[in-house]
Amino acid sequence: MNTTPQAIRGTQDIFGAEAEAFARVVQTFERVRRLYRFRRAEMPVFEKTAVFSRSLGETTDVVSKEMYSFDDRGGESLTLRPEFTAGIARAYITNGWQQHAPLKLATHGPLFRYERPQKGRYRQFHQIDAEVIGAGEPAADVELLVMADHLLKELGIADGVTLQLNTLGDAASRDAWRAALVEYFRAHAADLSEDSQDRLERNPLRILDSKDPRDRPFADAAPRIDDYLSAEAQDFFGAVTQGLEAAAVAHTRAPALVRGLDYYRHTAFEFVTDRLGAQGTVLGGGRYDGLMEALGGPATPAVGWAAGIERLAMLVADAGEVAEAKADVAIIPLGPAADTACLGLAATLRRSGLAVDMGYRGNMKKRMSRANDSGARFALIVGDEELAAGEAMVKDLVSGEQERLPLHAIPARIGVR
RNA sequence: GCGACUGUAGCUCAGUUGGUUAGAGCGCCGGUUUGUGGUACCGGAGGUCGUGGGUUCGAACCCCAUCAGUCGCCCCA
Repeated sequence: MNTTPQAIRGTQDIFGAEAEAFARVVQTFERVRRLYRFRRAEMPVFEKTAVFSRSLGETTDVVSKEMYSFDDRGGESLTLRPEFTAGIARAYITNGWQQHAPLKLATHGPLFRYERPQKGRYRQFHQIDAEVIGAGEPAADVELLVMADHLLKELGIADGVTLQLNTLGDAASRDAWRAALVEYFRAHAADLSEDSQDRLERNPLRILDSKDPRDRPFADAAPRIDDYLSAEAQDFFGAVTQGLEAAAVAHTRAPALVRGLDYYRHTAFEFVTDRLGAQGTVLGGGRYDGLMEALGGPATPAVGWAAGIERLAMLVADAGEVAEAKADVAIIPLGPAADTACLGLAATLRRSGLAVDMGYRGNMKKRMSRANDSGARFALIVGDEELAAGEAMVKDLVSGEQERLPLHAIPARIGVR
């Protein structure tokens, strides 16, 4: 009869080395984002449901089934943000950020989706996110892609990750291609999987990345976007790939890489790893020139990407154990007088930049053992004798050697500059 | 929403065809060492076997339900 409430399904408690890997991802993102001069933004974690339902188009069961929505006390429907982009777009419009365009923004934090959890996929999860708003130039796409590539390399997880790149063309190209796909798949509908027959009506582009072996031959032989690209769309995509080559960012063409929503245009991309099972996408994004209008704002071109921190952290941890930092020094006071005096010693050493462990309780044996576990190179033992002499016993925990030193001589001994 | 697999100590797991006091390793606590860790040896605490029901003389083990986890499908903004 355990009465402790359980954690919500799909949420997680992160601690220790895992939390360090998580923090490493965020810190690295913050560092890299500054190199590319992306400005920091913070948005609320919940919005009126319309912010997301309008941006997602009401169509799919994404809106109906996969958002965390609830009514507040005034009866208004609110939703925990399932993505960053819609909230950023809302903020851009309602705060008049047009004046900053083109605006390069970066953010990170928790997101919520009402989904069945599986590997690297949670109901509360966390993403890093970068967007360029108000820029229709391919240079914006290139800058984002180069930054993403840079980030993965800085994290040390670029091995086994490939950048899959595609274009969806402009609105006219996209519509023509879509019509050709529907016509093609309709002709083979009888041979497609049940899921894909269903997709034919709801979301035909998705047949292209179906996992069902019955669909693969038809998906692989389906009409390619390339045959429907306008000259402008071709030029745009050409500028993106040339930019990537100039920046030495490797990429492969992925003609089946699509986005379901209509406001996506031109560039679509995913960085995919072969190490996370079915959830191989590690960072994904694209250009969404039609989104602002869907939210009732002025036509505003934009492009961005997001990446799951948990997935990146898993790869970071696998790549090379992000250990918790060791202490530099462990202080071991013996006796009430030393307890107090050592609080001062610890403060002094910490203010000089050393990581200091000092336990709250325990006999000497226990404290020595803790000192050892802390990874500290030195233990400072201060008993009544040392205290009276204004000294401490400095023990090197690696060699086992120890010597008594005046307190003022200790920083120099243990490597403080 | 669907499917498969899995729930035994803080952690990783064992537990023989259902049989009486449920085990190991690691960790934790204590001792050998009343001011000296990391090694070694000795000892100890810790589990209503996820939960509820059923079958049985008897259930960790078999059956049903339920909850949770893992992986996958659908979906993927």
